[in-house]
Amino acid sequence: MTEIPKKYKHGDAEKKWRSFWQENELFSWDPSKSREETFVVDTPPPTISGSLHIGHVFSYTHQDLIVRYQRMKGMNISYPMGWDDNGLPTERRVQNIFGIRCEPKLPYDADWKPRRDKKKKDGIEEVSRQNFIEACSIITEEDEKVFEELWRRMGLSIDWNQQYATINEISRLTSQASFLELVKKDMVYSTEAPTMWDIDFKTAVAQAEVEDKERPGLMHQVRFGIQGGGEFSISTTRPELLPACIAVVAHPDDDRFKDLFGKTAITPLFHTEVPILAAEHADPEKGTGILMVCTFGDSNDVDWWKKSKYPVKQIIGLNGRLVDVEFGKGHFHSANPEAANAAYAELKGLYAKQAKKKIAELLAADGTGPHGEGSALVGEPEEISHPVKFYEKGDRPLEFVPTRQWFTKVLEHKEALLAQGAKIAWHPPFMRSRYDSWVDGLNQDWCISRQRYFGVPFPVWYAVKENGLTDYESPIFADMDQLPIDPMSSAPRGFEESQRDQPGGFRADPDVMDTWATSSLTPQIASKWATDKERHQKLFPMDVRPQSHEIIRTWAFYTIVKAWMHEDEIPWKNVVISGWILDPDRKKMSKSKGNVVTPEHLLDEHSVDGVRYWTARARLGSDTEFDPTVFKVGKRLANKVFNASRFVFMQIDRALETSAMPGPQAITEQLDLALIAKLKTVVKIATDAFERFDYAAALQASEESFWQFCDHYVELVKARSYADDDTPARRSALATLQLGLNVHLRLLAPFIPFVTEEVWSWRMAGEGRLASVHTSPWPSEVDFAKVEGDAPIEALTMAVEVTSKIRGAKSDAQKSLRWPVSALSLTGSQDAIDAISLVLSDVLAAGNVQDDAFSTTLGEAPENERLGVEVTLSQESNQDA
RNA sequence: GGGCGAUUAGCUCAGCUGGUUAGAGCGUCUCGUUUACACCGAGGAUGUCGCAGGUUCGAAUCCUGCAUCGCCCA
Repeated sequence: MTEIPKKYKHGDAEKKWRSFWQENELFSWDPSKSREETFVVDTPPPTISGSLHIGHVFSYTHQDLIVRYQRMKGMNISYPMGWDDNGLPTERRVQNIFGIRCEPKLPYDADWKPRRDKKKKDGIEEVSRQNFIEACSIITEEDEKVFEELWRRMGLSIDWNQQYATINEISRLTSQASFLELVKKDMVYSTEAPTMWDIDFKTAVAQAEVEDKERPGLMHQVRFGIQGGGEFSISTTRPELLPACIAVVAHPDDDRFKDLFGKTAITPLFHTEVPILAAEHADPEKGTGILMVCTFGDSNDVDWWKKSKYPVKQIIGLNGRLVDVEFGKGHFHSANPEAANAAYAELKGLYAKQAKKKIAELLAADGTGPHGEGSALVGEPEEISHPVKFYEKGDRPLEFVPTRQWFTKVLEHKEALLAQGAKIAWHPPFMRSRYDSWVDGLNQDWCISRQRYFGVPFPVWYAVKENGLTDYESPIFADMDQLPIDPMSSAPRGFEESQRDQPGGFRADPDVMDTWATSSLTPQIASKWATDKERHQKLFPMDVRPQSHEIIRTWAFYTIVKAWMHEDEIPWKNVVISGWILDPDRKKMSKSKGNVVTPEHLLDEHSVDGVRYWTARARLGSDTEFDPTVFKVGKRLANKVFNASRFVFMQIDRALETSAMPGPQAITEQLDLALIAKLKTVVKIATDAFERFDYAAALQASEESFWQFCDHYVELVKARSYADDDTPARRSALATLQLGLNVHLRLLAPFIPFVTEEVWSWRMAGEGRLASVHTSPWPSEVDFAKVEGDAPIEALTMAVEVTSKIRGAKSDAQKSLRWPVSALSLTGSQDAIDAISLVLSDVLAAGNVQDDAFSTTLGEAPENERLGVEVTLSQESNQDA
């Protein structure tokens, strides 16, 4: 028999049980079990960033609480782990760590090795795409280890046999298979269209990655002439796009401009004739109420241009600088090309921001006004604040640039996607409105191609025309059995590598997929949809997707899209949304804000159980303040579990020296039966809460019950359990202590897994499922089935009330709790006196009330109380009787 | 500008399908160590339940408006 230690050392226990769980593979998925017996988690793959913070611990613990409950219920658990190493965050880190940049035109250098010891002065080294990807892989493998270490330390009951990374073979295969299937289903297409473009990362981005940021701006008023005489002033924050102006519009109901509709305006500086038209998007309240349409200043311009048949006049290049154009040629009409080109020469090569300043100067010059009179710029530009679109990871505003991109069709399927969202249970339910409003507000198809390097390539080549140009109308798709494939290094079937980029040959699609195009397939990756249909059937749709609320529009949405497109299914039955951690100023804790707290020292100091306890107190969907005092509370709970268990087992050990351990049938005393009655209600509350994924409510009920068990019940039965004789009263106490502790340990096990496993191992661990508290059955009616008697909870409540009065009297008198009571008088109704009589012997023993010192009186109890209690302490003659 | 959520003791939070004196923990104050626990135990104090209306016999809880904070979307 294990010797029961005197003190709890959380560090030792954590280490011991972590390896016990691992060695015994307690958390492995059993593929032989049916879907009905299985609980499947779509674990969020964290972005591998190399920096851990307490937020990681927070949301991942929430999943683990749910998983541990389900496991105890007897479910076969599929709880895989993925790592999101794909995409820009990794590229950025790799560039910084190794001082390199990807240059796709360079050939692969097999001898190249990344170096960390570079100094700033060494400059940026350009490497081939393949070398760059290898460098990325080095970093992500290191980072995965750091994350895995923390996950294991937290005791997350993940099945470590089921791991994937969003860049590994199964993920690339699944993403490419998904793409090819959706091509077949006519759900994806490629087209050349104005797309939101980040000029620094030089890639297209999707609507979901765009953030509106409030930025200062300048509202310029610019005078336009009207052909045949007259003028008006437009308002614009982007005067640098004047060379790309294709029309002028005002609201159709705006009386100020009704007369102008149908006439032709003339732009200043560039002398271009543009039509004056009515358009709904023109806001009469804004500026002068009339504005120019350019290609492209904002999404209104794009929408308007799409509906019109006007040609594009693109002046912003992929690098964000104004490109070289010539007025008087192509679409760039001008009544005075010479003047127009002279003006444009001042702008060419500048970034938009610089060009804005420059053109304001040009427009301010005398003689630029309509018909050559005055200046075109009216007064000083007005300082305003306005929303500007940014890539979420970008530093400069996005531009709309026409490029060829792959898109997934979502706009035409809004209704179906809303219906899918409605089939999923959202926890908490109000989070569904985030999803609904996102789907409602979609205004672009999902752009899935990125002009980056570290990602999943498109399994596509194009025919090369005889003139050397790419024939985008003739894509060559890979076959399913070739996946995963990199078209940059493999030739399509029927071609030789020598035909690459040759007329009549083929050319690889150089792009990679949006990270989300892969992450949206986490259920399919984990279930091996692409390679193992049988396994997929056993795991899909999944039971639960845990995630946080800011990625409802990305991860949740895209995953729902894919599951619907591929199998007309929901990806999971439940979405469980964790909140955020806030710093003391109630700001979200995030790396970019610089207010993150790293977890390791907190785990050292407060124990894993203490930190897990804190995370478990946060209700689903609500943000939680980072509050170290709560860790202390959790640590205290763990310590209490340790000590209470120690007490119970010591009593039992002593009894076992002389007699056998009494079973639940021995529970006969009224107080004990009342505790069992109470326990039944607690088990029900905790179980119902967990069924709703409300682990916080389950914890609250279990924790409160456990403290009461310790503070009240254990104190009340101490006299009986201390007794040396093997009486029914003692046997009842021991059986109740054993069962009460056992049930509480299991109720608390998901929250504080280490200390509960530690004390479980002393005396309660058994064979099979009982080997670990974490595989033992979740408490239920079954635990109480063999208890034969019955008593009202009230018996316990009243015992506690009277005991409290006695304790209060002693506290008032500044006496110890063992101080003897010479007289105890209870006043109340017959019912109340009958009720307390059932448990009286325990109350008297716990209060150290002397023999014959107790009396009852029929009569009125004080207001709002069941019993009047008068306590007289021994050797205190002046105490009121 | 539209939507969602929050606002309860000094602090962190429960309670919110309306029902007797609004709870817990932390902190604070007063005490208490001979047989689980000083990483302890007992007891006390502390609240116009954001504001204003309304429904009701009765509102922290339901309705309306407002304020403040946060988030999502334009």
